[in-house]
Amino acid sequence: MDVEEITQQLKEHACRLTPQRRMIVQALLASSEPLTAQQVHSSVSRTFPNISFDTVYRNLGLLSRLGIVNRINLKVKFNCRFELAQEHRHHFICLSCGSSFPVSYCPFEHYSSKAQTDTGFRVVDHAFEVYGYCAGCNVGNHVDLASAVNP
Amino acid sequence: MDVEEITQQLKEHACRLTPQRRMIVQALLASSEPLTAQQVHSSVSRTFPNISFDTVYRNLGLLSRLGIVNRINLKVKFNCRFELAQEHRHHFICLSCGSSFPVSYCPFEHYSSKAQTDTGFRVVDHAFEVYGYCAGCNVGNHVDLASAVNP
DNA sequence: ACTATAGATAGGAATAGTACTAATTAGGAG
DNA sequence: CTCCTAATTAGTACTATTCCTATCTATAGT
Repeated sequence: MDVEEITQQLKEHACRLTPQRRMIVQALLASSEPLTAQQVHSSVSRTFPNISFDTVYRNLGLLSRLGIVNRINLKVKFNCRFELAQEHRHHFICLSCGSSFPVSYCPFEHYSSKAQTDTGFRVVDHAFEVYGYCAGCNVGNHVDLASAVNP
Repeated sequence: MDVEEITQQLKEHACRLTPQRRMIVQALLASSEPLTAQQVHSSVSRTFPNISFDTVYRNLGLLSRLGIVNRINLKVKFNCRFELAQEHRHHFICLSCGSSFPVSYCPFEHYSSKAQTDTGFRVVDHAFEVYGYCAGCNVGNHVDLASAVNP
């Protein structure tokens, strides 16, 4: 997946190719980890000092709707993260440190599409995430659900 | 599921039973639909005019961590909704009108737990949601992904 | 190239959600 | 029943996200 491929997808949906948009995509491409909207903004700001948060949010939303980026870390408000949807996959998210790891399993493949059509729904997307504590945060931490911080 | 059952669960986790908490639970019990945090707040406000948003959010978060309520409509920031977790289930969410319908399928049952233990993760929760357009919103609406409003 | 225009942007304002702290209170011990 | 203590709350301050609008610009059609 490179910038040209993505711009092509944008064109197919009659979306314009603006320099800001290109930079947002490049910021995601350059990072090996999923980024928050804030991180994307600060990265793009180096090239476009005047870019607004709104532009970043709007475009991440657009790219997400087009399936070009995945929005992950759903249960935790704020700090949800975006990554390029290189291949379709879901994530494990650590409730303690917030890091995410890809999960090689998609429930949708196993989910019979019959039930959907019966009810007249037109399905366009789905989300699957696993929450817990990663190996690093797990050791010796007896986490009390009632007093956990964020989610 | 009634109030007593829920208060029992709270006690088991060494959480106090405050009148505010009880009202938040009752607001969810009284509604046949999932509610937003704002809706819960305005409902509880009738009894406790001075209750703060913080109290509502904090308690919905607590109840959610304890598994007493489900937080749904994850992909849309703001306006995520809460409902009592009467039985474990996931939802279909209409991207147009925002209404939600239970889905009688849980990917977790089918998801081999082997992969998790191998990597040292301790899994405590998961999320699965299906997005699309319901029968009512679907008819005659050729929805353009690029210009969709919210998600 | 030139122009018209649908779509995109910047900037500020509004709103939803979160964090902090002093004061209050539930629930247990005496 | 009264006191004690730690959990919980109200109120306020703050942050992240979205909305609004005048202005600008990337593209398509001449």
